[in-house]
Amino acid sequence: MSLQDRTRFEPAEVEPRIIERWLASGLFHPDPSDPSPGWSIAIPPPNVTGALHMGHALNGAIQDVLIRWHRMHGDRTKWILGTDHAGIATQTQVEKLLRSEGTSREELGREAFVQRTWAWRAEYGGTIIGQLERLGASADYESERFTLDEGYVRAVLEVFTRLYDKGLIYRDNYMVNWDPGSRSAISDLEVEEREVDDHLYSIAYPLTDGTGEVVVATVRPETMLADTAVAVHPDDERFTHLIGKRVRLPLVGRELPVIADPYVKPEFGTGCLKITPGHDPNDFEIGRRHGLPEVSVIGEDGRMTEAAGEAYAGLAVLEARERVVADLGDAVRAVEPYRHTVPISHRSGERIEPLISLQWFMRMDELAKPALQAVRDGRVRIHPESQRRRYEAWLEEIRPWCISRQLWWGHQIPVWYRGDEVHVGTAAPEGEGWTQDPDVLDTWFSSALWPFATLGWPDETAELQAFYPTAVLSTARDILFLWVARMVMMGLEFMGDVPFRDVYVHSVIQAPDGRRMSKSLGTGIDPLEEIDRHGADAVRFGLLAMSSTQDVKYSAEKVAQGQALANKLFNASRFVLGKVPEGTVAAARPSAVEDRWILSRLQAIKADTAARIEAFDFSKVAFGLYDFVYRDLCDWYLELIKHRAVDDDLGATLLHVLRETVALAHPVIPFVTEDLWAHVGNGEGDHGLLAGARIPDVDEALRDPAAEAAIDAVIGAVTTVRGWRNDAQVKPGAFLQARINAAGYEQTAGLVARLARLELSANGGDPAATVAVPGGTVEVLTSGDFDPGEAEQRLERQRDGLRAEIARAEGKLGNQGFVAKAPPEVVAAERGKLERLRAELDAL
RNA sequence: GCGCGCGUAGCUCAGGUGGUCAGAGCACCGCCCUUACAAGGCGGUGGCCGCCGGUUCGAGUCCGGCCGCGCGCACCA
Repeated sequence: MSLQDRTRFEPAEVEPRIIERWLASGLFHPDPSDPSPGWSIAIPPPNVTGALHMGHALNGAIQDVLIRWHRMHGDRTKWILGTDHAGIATQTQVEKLLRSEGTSREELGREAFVQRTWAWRAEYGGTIIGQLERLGASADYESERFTLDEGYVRAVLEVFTRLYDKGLIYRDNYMVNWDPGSRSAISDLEVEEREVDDHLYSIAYPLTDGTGEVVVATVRPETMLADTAVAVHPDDERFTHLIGKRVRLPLVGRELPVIADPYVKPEFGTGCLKITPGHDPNDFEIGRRHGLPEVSVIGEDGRMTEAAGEAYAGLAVLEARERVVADLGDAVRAVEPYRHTVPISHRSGERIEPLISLQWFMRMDELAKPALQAVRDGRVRIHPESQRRRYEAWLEEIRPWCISRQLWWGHQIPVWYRGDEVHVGTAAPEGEGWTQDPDVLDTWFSSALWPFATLGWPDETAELQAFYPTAVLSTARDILFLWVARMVMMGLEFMGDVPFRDVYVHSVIQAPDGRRMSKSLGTGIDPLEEIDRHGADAVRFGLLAMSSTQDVKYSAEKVAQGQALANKLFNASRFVLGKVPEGTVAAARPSAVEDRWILSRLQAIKADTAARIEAFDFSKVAFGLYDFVYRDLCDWYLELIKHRAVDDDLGATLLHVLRETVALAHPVIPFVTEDLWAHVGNGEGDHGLLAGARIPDVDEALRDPAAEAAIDAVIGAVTTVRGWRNDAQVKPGAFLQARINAAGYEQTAGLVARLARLELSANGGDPAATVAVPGGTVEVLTSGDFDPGEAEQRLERQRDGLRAEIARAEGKLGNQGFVAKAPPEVVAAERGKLERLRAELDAL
C-alpha cells in the first residue's frame, strides 16, 4: 500500500517486516574478527526462565537508545546479548515440572536431571530473546551467549582456580543463610528482612548451685536444645555475681556456663541472653569468641535432628517449638506478643534457617579496594549520585561471600577429593578414586564475569580487544551489589580494567497505583500486551518518558503519547511527501524566515537530544522530540508553509527537515521512523536502512537567533489574536480587516495574517478593537463581525493583568531595601520591565 | 534505629548556584470534520509550590523543626 493511502501508522502491520529487515541486514552483528575499537553495552542477562517484564522493557529501551544513537554516529556498536542459567530459579522450575510428572530430581539422579534441564532450556529458554526483538532491541542476536555455554564455563573455572591459587577462595565450616525452600545456602544479598508478629518467651534456667535461676528471653524456644551458654553484659550489676556460675539447661540437662559479653543489651528482655551458636548468627560470633561448643539441632530439611533428642527429632521447627514450650511447663515465665523482622529467602520465599555448614567462601576485602577506588576516581561513574553512595557504603563494609550452592544446575565446583587429597583445577585430576565436590557456584559468581567472558576471555580475542571495556551498564538498582560491584571487582582483577565507564541505574516501574508490579499481587502489566495494543514505539517512548532518578508509576498516558507521536510523525511525512515533487534532493535551502527558523530549531533539538543522552536524561530526550515534532514542526512550520507554492528550495528544505527529524527520532521510536525512511531515506544507510544511517551533526551555520525571534513574535501574535477571536466570538472562518501596529513583523505580517485569519489593510480609520501582541498591537478595523462587549472584556482583563504586574514592579522598586541591596543589574532589569509594561498598557 | 529521596494545577511530573518560577503533558471545558493526522486543530478554566518557624530587600528555590509517603542499610534475643 502506498504511503498516501495509509492515513495512520499501524504498528502491528509494520513491525514484523521491519524486524525481519534489521535482522537480515547483519547491522547488529559487528565482525568478530575485527579488533578495531568499538562501542558496546553488555545486557544484564535475563534469566532463562524469565519472560519479559516492564523492567526488562524499560532497560531494553534505554540500552537500545544508547546503542542506536552511537551506531548512528558512526561507532562500531555491539550490544552483547545472552541469558543467565539462573541456578535456583531454573532448578526450581524444572523440579516443579518433574513433580507434575510424578517424579523428582532425586529419582532421576544428577546427570539425568541436568540433561533434562538443558532440554527444558532448549524448549523454553529462548522466549525472552524473541521478546526483546519485538521491542526493537538492536542487540547482537547472532552471537548470543549463555552463562553455561562451553566457552563461558571455561572462563568460570579459570577464575575459580586463579582466585583459589591466590588464597581468596577457601572452604570453611561457618554459619550460612540456609534456605530450606531451595535446600541450599544463599548469600546475604539474597536474604530479605520481613516484619512478622511473633512471641517473646521468657524461660527460666536454674543455677546448678541451687541459689536461684537465670531467666532468658527468646523468640525461638526450640533452639534452646542447642544452647551452649547464657550470656550477660559484663557491666550489668544485676548479674555480675552470676558470671562463671553454671545453669542447667531444662529438658536437656546439659550444664551451661554463664559468660559475660558486651553484645548483650541489658535493657532488652530479661538482660540475659541464651547462646545458641549453631542456629543464630550473633550467637555464632559470640560462641567463637568464647570457644563454645556448636550444637546443631535443626537439619538442612528444616526439621529437628537426632541431636535434638528423641522427643523432638523429626519434628518441623514450629512443631518442635510448641512441644518444647509445652514440655517446659512452669519454666516458661512469660509469653508476650512481639513484632520483629525475620530473614526470608528471596529465592524461595521461605524463612531462612541459620545453620553451620561446610561451604566455599570468597574473601572480598582485597578485591573490594580497587573496585571502590575505581568509582572514587571516576573511572566508573555511577548515575544517579545516590546510587554511587550506596555502592561505596557497601564496598566499605564488605564481608566474605558464600559462593557454594547445594544445587545441581550450575557450574560444579572444580575441586576433587580423594581421601585427604584435594585437587583444584579446570580439569579433573589424573588417576582413580577422585570425586568432585557436589556443589555448584552461586549464579552471581558467573554473572560477575559477564562483560569479558562473553567476549571470549580467557583467550585474547579480537572481540575483547574491540569491545572491552564496555561503555555503559544500565541496570536496576536491586542488583547493584549482587552484580554490578562484583563485575567491577572481577573486571579489574582479570582484565586489569573496569568493565564499563558508566553505570546507569534506572527507575523501578511500579503499578499505576504505586504498588510493586508483581504477578502474585495481580499488579503486573505485560509489556508485550502493551506492544500489541499500542506498538513497540509507543511502549518505548512511554517508558523512556516515565523514567527518572526516582521510582515511577506506570503511565498508560505516556504510552498513548508515544503512539500519538508515531502517528503524528507518520502523517507529517505523508503531508511533506505529498507536497514535494518526485526527485527532489534534500538540502537546507531556506528562502523565507520560517525556513531559517525551523532549520535553527532543528539544530537546537539535535544538540539538546545529544546532551540529554549524554546525561542519561531519557525523559527529556523523549519529551524534547515530542515537543519538536508537535509544536515546531507540525503546529507551526507545516502550517506556516501550507499555502506556499513548493519551489525547489522549499521542497529541498522540507525534505531535509523531515529526514533529519526522522533520523533523530529513530533511537527512541525506531519502527515508524524506519518505515518512513523507506520513503524519505533516498537509499542512504547500510542496506538502505535508517538503523544503519547517520544522524547529521549540528550545523552551527544554520543557527539563526534573528529568525527565532521573528517567528517567536509570530507565534505570540497569532496565539493572542486567536484568543481574542475566541472570546469575541468571531466566526471561526471569518477574515477580519486589521492592521498591525507593532515592530518586528516586517517579514512576517503575511504569516500572522494567514494564521490569525486577518485581512491586512492600510485603512487609517479608528480601530474597532485592539489586541496586544509582542511589540505592539493588532488593530481590528471591521466591526460587526464580533461581539464588542466580549472583546472589551477581554481587553480589560489584559489591562488588569498589566496593571497588576506594573503595581508589583512599582512596589519592588519603591522598596528601599530592594533598590539599596539588590545587585544593580537586577534593579535595572526591573526598571526596564516596568517601562515595557507601561508602554504596553498605553498601547491598549 | 541509622541513611537517602520525595511531597508544586484533578493526574503524572519540570523547575543548576534565591529576583517574569508559578510551568509542561494528560485530563477537563468551549469552539472547529480548515483537503497530513478527529489517535486531529484552535482557545480556555485550574495551583495557601505538605505544615510551622528562621535567614534575606526578596524563598517552591537556603536553614531548622514537624507531618505524610517511598527506598536503602542494620545482629537487638
